[in-house]
Amino acid sequence: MPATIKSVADYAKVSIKTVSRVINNEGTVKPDTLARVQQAIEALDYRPNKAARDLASKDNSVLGFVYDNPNAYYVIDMQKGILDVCRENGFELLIHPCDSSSPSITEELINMVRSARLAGLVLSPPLSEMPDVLSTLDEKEIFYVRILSGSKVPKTTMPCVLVDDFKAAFNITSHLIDQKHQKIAFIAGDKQHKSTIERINGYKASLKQAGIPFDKDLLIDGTYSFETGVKSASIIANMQNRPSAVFACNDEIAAGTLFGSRMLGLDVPNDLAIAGFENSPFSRQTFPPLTTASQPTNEIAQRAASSLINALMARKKATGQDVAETCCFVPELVVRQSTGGEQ
Amino acid sequence: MPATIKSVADYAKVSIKTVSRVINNEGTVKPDTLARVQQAIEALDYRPNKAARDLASKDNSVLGFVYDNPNAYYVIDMQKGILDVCRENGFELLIHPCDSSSPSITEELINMVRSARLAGLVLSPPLSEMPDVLSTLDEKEIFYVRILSGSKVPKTTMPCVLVDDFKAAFNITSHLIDQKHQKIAFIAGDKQHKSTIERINGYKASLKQAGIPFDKDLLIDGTYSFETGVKSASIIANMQNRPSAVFACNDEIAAGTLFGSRMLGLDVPNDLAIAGFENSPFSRQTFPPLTTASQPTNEIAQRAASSLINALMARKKATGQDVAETCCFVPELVVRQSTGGEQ
DNA sequence: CAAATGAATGACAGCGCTGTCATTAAATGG
DNA sequence: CCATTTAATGACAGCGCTGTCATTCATTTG
Repeated sequence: MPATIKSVADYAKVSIKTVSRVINNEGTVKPDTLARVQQAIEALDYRPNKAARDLASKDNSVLGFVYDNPNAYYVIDMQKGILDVCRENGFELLIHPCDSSSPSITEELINMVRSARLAGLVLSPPLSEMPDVLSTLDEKEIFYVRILSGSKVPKTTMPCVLVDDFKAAFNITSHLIDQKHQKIAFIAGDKQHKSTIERINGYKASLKQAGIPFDKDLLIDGTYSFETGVKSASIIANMQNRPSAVFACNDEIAAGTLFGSRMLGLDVPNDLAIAGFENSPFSRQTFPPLTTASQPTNEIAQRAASSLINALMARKKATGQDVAETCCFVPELVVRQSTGGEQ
Repeated sequence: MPATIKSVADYAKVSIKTVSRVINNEGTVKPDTLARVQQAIEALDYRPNKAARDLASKDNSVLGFVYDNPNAYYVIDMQKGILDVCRENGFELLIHPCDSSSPSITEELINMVRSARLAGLVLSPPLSEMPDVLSTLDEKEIFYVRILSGSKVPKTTMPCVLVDDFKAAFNITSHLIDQKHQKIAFIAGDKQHKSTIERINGYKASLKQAGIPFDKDLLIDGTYSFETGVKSASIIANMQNRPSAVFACNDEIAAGTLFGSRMLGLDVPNDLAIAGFENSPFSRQTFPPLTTASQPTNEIAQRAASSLINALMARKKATGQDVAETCCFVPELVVRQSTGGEQ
């Protein structure tokens, strides 16, 4: 039978309230009492009962991580980052994979928050970019942090972590232009991801800066999938006056493009240079390895989780002040052989 | 303020105990009372407070999923499978990535179980194969289910889910032999994974059946990594009397071998046939796609979780009977072009 | 038709903690 | 040195449920 606060109190010859003060770091405990209690805790191997705590304090310290992303690496990294921050702060994490295209997704989230009495949600794209979801959460006064694509702070009371896909895409495109490419195709991912739009815009901006007119025939629609890459490769191969480079919206697509190019007998990077995005582990392992942009997923996740926890704390202290922290990460260019770099 | 059991009881004009009976499906409630209570629950949008429940019933329905695996796809699939079963049964899941080589891993697990008051653990390899960990858990009477490599039920009171790597490796090797390969190298993964040993044994058994003597020079040591594959490719390329096929212990290694072969100008499958294991998503996306063995990770996870929950239930009912369920999955051969199949 | 049986429901304590407020001990001031 | 403030501690209710046991009501039976 595990030790309870009462057994610790008896052992240390203090009241249970004092033990409670110690485990909650309330400060107002004399040093020697503190020491006695701590020793009792040690001796009895006492751990506070979370259920009892949550019940009494009425605030459940559990966060929810909601995702709808086929990229396992991304999810795992994300999860790990959030988890680390949660552990540090005595929070637990509930994982919730879901389908963002489901019509009842909002209801599903509300339901989850209520049922598990979550303190807050960590939302990753595309959920973090769905106005309906967000407004409902706001309405129900549910705390959340958003991880999303963008560079300037959206008007919101909730914290968010931005990833500047625009700038990173700009840099990748510029890299391609530096390599003397003039005709550069772009393969887009799902349009409901804001990252897709941002990346397209970064691509366009870079072309513009270099004085290369944007050619809409070089912009190929698709989804964030290997198959999109394979198909796009043959579209590109069949273009009269073929582009010499292609910027794929993510590594998955880029890998597909690479695969497709191989099938069609194109040499990468000589016949076609290929760049991806995301720096997935396999981007180093394709042949040739992919040029890409690297985002510190783990760090992003940590920032998101700690911003959320800060917001939660602030609310509790009723400081009233607006504490919607925001920060921005810019994915970094990683040059590899698929664009002729790092030979 | 969310509805409580009391408000539901008042609304339905019954005692809180009756509401409790309804939400716990205790059965002994008259149909019309039942209907009234259910309607009250509906009307008030009532959800039982988990903290209060756990506190009162003294059994926390939270499982822990412990893993130490670099394969993100595997982990995500696993997690999803376990999660689904947890949800169905009103359990929650705590995710715990860890480092199985840490000397304090056992302590870490015990600590986690105690702190979060977990009902049980789902252990994946290599933790599920570490005698020290298991015996300590047994000693502390902690419930767990193991997912591990093997074909026959180990002597244990806890349920387990077996994956027959031996047979699958046997089949892959036999496939290679069917393709007229006589000299087949094997690239091993980490030896502390039982799967490595099982796969080696399957490979040997198949050779033996075909009357091909085992040549220890063809067995290359390594880890479950892309780099091992790359290195092994050059070892193989430099062998006098080079093998015509290689069986890599998993897809990651196989992908590395493929990459390495490319670098060395070897044509796959003509100069060297390559087979992997695990059917990772990228195994379909290499060029050429990899022959491999596919295990239903999601299903394995579901079985594991439900076996654990069954064991937990059985204990609760104090049926005393031994309910250590066990089942076995055999990964299925998937033939692709890296071994000249499915041209 | 009264007594006995069983099904349905309720009263109430208590799970292990936290919050509120009361009490005591120590520190400060006139 | 006593009154007053401040710091440290404790007593106790109550969070929302479940478990135990008592009670009520509808049946069945001799």
